[in-house]
Amino acid sequence: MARGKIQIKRIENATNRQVTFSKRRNGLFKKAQELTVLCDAKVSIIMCSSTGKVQEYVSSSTTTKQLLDEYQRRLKIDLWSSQYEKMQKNLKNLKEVNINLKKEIRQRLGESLNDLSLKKLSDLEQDVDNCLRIIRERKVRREEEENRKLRNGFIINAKEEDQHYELVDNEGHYDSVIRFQNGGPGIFALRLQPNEALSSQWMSIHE
Amino acid sequence: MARGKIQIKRIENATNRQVTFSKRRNGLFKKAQELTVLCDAKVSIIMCSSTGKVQEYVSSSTTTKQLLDEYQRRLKIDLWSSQYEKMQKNLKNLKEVNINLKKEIRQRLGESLNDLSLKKLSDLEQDVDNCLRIIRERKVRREEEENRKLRNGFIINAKEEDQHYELVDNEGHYDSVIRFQNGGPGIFALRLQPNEALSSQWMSIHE
DNA sequence: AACTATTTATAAGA
DNA sequence: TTCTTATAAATAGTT
Repeated sequence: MARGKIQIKRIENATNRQVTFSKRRNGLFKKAQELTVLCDAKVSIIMCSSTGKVQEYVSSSTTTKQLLDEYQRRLKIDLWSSQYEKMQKNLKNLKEVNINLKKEIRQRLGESLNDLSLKKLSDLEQDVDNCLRIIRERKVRREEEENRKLRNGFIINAKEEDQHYELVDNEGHYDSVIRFQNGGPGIFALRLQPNEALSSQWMSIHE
Repeated sequence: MARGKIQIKRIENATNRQVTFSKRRNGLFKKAQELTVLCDAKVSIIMCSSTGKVQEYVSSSTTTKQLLDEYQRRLKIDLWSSQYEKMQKNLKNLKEVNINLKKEIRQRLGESLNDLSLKKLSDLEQDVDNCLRIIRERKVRREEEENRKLRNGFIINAKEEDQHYELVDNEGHYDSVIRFQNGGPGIFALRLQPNEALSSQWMSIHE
């Protein structure tokens, strides 16, 4: 526009391009500001330069978020519905996992046994019997330890004594019970096909 | 400007304001387009006029949504988090409940017993012992029933036989184990303080 | 919507 | 980056 007309096409020289970007960005923002004041309008400009930097302008009477909200409301569109749907799926998944976990617990408590076949009931009995033995062994071992310590005159906080305190080793991922979702009570899923985390726990008990 | 300089302040005459808006909006979009091409940039302009109309420009190489996504990614902000905060809280809650349910199951399986005190270990033993007895009784009863039916020459589908088939009576609400969240292994929460749903299940077993 | 006098934006150079 | 300045482009007021 000055000192010679230019073609509107990509400026190949990177330095020139950067300089022109800087100048024209300022020009654009100034025009936006004038439009805002003169015409009582609300304007949001967001730009990413080829170098990846982000710049924005927004009329002082509003915020980018407010204006984008209004934009979506007026056009009756929802730019973020896909993200929302992903979250909802996740939520639904977790709820299902939750239901199945509760069901498993109830069955282990001796409740909700009506919809188990005789075979499954029998398996459950054996499994719980096994667990009882493991817990009993562990209790006996713990009692022996406690007695030994008392004899030795030591009193040690039970928590400090045990280096395995961190037992929750994942952040709530539900892979370990994902197989529940394919139906069926699936009572022994955790036991019969322990995942890595569980099997390492399991091994440590029998070491 | 031309034919006289103007002050940058709101144009009071509505017609003039509308005309100026129209002209300058075109000018702004043209400038944005030139910037896009000359500097290989991506630009999004969204504006609401005082009359409530929405207008937008976006560089042809992208879409408004794409550019807004990039904008948020680069600035590490999330303009819509407040909308989704409730969902995210819900999600976080469910994950916690999930972790606690899994923990309870593991302990009932005889795993992750290290952070239980001797007292709790002892309680767990008794509880599982109880459950085992309940399950065993139920199994025996079921076996007797099956035998009786066989003697009577009936073969009845186990599922049709039982009207209590619907055992999952809530949609994954987590009230029933909410007490886990106040810390502690809380192993016997479901047993010692059964909620309405659970206690009705419980009663039906002893009826 | 078209015109045009003038202001404003800016390309190239320093 | 900033300043300078010749020139292109935008546009205010008019028709």
